[in-house]
Amino acid sequence: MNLKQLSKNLGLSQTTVSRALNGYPEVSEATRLRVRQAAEQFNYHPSTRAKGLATGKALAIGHVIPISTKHEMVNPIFGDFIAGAGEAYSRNGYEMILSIVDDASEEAIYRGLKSRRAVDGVVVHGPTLDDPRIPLLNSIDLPFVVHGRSSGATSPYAWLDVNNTRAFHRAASFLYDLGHRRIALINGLESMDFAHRRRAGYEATLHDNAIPIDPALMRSGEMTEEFGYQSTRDMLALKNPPTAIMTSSMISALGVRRAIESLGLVMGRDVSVVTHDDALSYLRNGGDIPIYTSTRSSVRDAGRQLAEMLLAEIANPTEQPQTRLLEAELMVGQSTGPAPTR
Amino acid sequence: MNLKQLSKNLGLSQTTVSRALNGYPEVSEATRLRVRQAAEQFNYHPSTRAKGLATGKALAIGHVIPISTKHEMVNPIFGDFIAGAGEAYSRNGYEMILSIVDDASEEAIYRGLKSRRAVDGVVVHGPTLDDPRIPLLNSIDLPFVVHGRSSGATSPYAWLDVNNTRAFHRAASFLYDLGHRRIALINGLESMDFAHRRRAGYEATLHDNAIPIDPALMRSGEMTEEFGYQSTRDMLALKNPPTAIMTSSMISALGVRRAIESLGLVMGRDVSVVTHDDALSYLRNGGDIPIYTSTRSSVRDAGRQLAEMLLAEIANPTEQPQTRLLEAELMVGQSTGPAPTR
DNA sequence: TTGGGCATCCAAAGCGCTTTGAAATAGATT
DNA sequence: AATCTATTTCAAAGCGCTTTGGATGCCCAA
Repeated sequence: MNLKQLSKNLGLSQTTVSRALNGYPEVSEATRLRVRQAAEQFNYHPSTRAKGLATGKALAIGHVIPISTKHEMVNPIFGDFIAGAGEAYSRNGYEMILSIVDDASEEAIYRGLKSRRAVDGVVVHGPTLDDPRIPLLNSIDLPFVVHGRSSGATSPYAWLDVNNTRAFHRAASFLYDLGHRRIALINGLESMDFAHRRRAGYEATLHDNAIPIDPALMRSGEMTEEFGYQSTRDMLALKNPPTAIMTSSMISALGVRRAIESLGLVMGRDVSVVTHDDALSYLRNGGDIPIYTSTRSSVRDAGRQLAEMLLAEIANPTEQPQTRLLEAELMVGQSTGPAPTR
Repeated sequence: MNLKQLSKNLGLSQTTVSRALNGYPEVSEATRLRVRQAAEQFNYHPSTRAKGLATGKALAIGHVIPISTKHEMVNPIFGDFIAGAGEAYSRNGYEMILSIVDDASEEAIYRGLKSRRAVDGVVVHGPTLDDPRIPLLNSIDLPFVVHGRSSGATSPYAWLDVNNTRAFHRAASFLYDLGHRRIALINGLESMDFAHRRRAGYEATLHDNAIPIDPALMRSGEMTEEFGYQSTRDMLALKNPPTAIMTSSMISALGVRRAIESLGLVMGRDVSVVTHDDALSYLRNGGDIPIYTSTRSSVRDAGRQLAEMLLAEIANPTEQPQTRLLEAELMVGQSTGPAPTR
């Protein structure tokens, strides 16, 4: 069923039917109702493609997911983020189109999306410290919002981020207040902006309290379970081991706990652990008292909010790029306790 | 830059330019080259929308991800599957469009995709035992391939699945051969077809060896870390505890190990564990000797293959729906050993 | 009766592409 | 030189929608 058929069926012109359906005022309420009902009855939906051609809008948002040719890693938070964003899109009649692409061809993809007029805007995932996508997107004039920030950016851009620095500052201070002086950090890849900011927060606490920074207590890598495990084993084997460990992801926190327990130690008593928790649906840190003490911020909710920012930007382009900083909660769980005295 | 401008620029008609770009034979190689170069130079890409309108193809595949309103769970394998499929799409000039949708409105989404002509086909994720989407898609005549199977389906349909029954049969037999007689199963939700098949494989082994089925050793639920942990704690507390545990996901296997170690036991010595491993990129079960003994099948590879099946089906619709059964490897790791004698 | 003002509705152009049916050109055959 | 056959190119229609710029009635004031 297409417009022509529908309007023939109703004995109206395509113009009138189109207007009736799209809520234009030049149509009497009676006909509008009649048209609506017929559309319903015949299950008529305008072709997105044709509509897009006629209006010049794509009614779609692009998500370009870089998969490094080096590490081949699909970000585990990606599913939840997408779920949040997807909700916002469907509520607004937008579609989400996804490109999985190795970082070599990433620029080509963005240019392609733009020149094929496939999307009205894109969201930028996993920004690095000095992300080339930001100047690129600005230069090709494709609306975008960054999930995270890029410290090296020289021009303004729209972003939504968690206050990673503050979160890790608070978490480290919390550990300090519990008496911990040897606090380790198991962080994400240092090329990622969020990892950089988290480290800054962590170091700020050390600095506040005149604790020297010990490189032996800092690791950075892809946040797998194994990485958490190995790093923890290594550090607990030091002559002067940490009494507390901060980690950037629930997944590596699982490895941290495993390492602790594998040494016959108890998490929360012998070694305290604080993790960042993206509130992933398949990694609930739940219970009445959460297992892990964590800096928590729902990545799903971030997806939802970011999508709405982007849609708003597209609906009425502003000169001023919007930004939004979310605060993470510090949730106290069972994985932290006073520093053991020895 | 659009076709009209490009062809004016070249002093050719739109017809010729279009044909040159799309590889039709009615164009001399000389002009084709000239056109190609100009297109390159001006970074010309045909508008997907316009092309779709003209050809009647959408050049897009839909993935509809159901999020149960009840459990709100984003499948952790989803990211990797999508990554595999995405590769196949971009290689073939297709786009992937993603809809996250609660199960109530799922039917409406499929009908919408069809009537808006937004996609040329869809992939069905997470089929249940008797999945209503299969008859629905058949009836609205939207090409699809199912990732998994639906035992209750009455008409043929295209699918790609791992041989879950065989995999779990083999894994259980492997444990049996090691002397295990009390083998537990921590499975996914029983409404999921794959869980059903895995149980069938597990039960077949018990049956082969005249071991009675003990409901106390079988759990089913959403495969979180916590679920693996709790189930294991519970079962190891039985008067007659299992000596081996099979589980349906790496994530719950992490919980299983944690439970084992929390009791001061050693995985692979006191309790053997076999897990199904989807080879998720952020949950590497790696090393020279993998940590977990597992039935392994890359879900990413499955995505790639399934996408290719669907594209082939769309390119030349066959009367006979294609099906593909992948065998899982049984990888022996450190988590299994002979049953302890006591 | 005339004409102005509203409320409705419509024909046709246009969005950027593909594809049909035909024309122009060049080379081969008689 | 005339005819025929490939080869190469083109004009125009059509895909399904929106939107511009009228038309058509109808009612009321003059």
